Amino acid sequence: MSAVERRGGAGIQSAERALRILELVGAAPTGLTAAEIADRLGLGQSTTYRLLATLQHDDYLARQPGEHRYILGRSVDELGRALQVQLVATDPVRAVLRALHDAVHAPAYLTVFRGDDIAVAHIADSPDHPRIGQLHVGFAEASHTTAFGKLMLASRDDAAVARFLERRGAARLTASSITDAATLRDQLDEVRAQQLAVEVEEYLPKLACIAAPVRSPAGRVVGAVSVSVSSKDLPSRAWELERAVRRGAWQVSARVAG
Amino acid sequence: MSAVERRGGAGIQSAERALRILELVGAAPTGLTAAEIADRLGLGQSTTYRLLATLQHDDYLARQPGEHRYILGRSVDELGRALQVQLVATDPVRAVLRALHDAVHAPAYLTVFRGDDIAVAHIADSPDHPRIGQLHVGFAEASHTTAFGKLMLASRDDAAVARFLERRGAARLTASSITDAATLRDQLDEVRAQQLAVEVEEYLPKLACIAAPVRSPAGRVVGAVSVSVSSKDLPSRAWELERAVRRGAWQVSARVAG
DNA sequence: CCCCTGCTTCGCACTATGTGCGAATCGCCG
DNA sequence: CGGCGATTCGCACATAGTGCGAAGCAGGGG
Repeated sequence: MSAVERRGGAGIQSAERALRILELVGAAPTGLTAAEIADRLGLGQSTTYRLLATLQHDDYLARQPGEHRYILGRSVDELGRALQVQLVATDPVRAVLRALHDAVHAPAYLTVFRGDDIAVAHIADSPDHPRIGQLHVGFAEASHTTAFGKLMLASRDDAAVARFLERRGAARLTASSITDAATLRDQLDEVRAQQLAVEVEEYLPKLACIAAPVRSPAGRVVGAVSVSVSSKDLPSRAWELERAVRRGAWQVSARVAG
Repeated sequence: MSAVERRGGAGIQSAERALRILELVGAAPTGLTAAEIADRLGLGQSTTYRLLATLQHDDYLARQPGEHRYILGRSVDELGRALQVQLVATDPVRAVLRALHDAVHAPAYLTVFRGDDIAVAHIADSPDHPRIGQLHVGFAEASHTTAFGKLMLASRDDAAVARFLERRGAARLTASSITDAATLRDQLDEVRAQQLAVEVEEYLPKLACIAAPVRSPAGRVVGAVSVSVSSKDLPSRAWELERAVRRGAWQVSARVAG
């Protein structure tokens, strides 16, 4: 087909082009015209229109009547909904998080491990006890500086952790962040022993976080339930928070399907 | 490639296969293995693995370390997020809906017109004033029996409305549902004149709904703000509700970008 | 009323791209 | 060490995908 190498291209090209179209259209708040898409992707019009027809046929794209621009369609919404289910963000689970929040008066988080990423599946907070910084529902960088991140790493063996660090590095976010591989390894051992991860001012100043593992029926660690508090409150509340988080994680585990 | 015709196939097949894989994986709460996918799609392994590699490369699919099953990846979430933006479901807009709900003590809805579909972009309700039936955020069938549906139809010309009815029909949902094309046309004229749509027990028994149009800066009607109340309350509150809904729609319009 | 300008579809010729099949590897478990 | 699933590789074929150019449409000014 075309001449020279395209960047990034690994695999089926027409599939990749289709995906790129979706991303492009999604990135434009009001959608794009066929010409704009063809232009930005460097495709001929024939090709572009055929691709667009396919995406439209399956409702991944739609267009307002009369308008000449393509916008994301309902299938995108359906996929997103399916993702929510895979993230275990069901109503009963949300209820557990809410109860946890109400019990400890601190924001509560449900995170799910996904490959090398961490997905924040749900947050129960309130105006009085706002969530951590800019953390929001969606995918987040997995990090060794968060309690749930440690839990995720602890669910793997040392070799896998080493590979992970090689890929992602061990960034220093605060003065307390752990950047030494050996220190981290020791901590992960402790996490495995306690089945609990704690983080104190390693991710954001003045903040601490406690996380307990969520397990699938098969016993696999698939995510974490956690709460964050001001680090100065941690010493006096550690015992209470640990109990609450452990219970929350247990309750969520009981409500997880596969 | 393969032999006989496949159902539905209109357009680029590898793109369609990629999309079908995403749907398949999304439909399985705990993901699928490569073999299962190949099997259900009737594809050879070579092809399947190549397709999977592509989807994984672009983060539409991911897999747990060690696991042999594919799950939806972060790109799916990103697309869904992009859709939210296109649906105008931004924080300032949500705030308007919340204020509207608090003012009238009734559930408030923001709907966005998308092709022939209606997307429920946001709902502001409360335990005291629950939302309409099973209506939830996401795409919904456009219907001439809802206030926002009438608004959507009213934003088109008679020919387009006729075409729509031909495609979707005019189903009777309650005793009051309008099923006669001529009657509907007259009502839509009235909607255009008043820039307001009302529905009384046409969608669900005992429920009434009032909707006002949201306009893009260009003046195009792109959606609706609406509230629903018990139909027995409508007569006494009509004036108040109309004012509140009109104001809400105006405020949302002012916060819409393109 | 008709031309002009963008959007969209069509037809065609070419071959790169996607494909199936089978075999080779890999990785894990017993 | 043997066996079994998962995954990759190699190869030959032709289909599916592509670009280009031209033909339809639709709409908006003049």
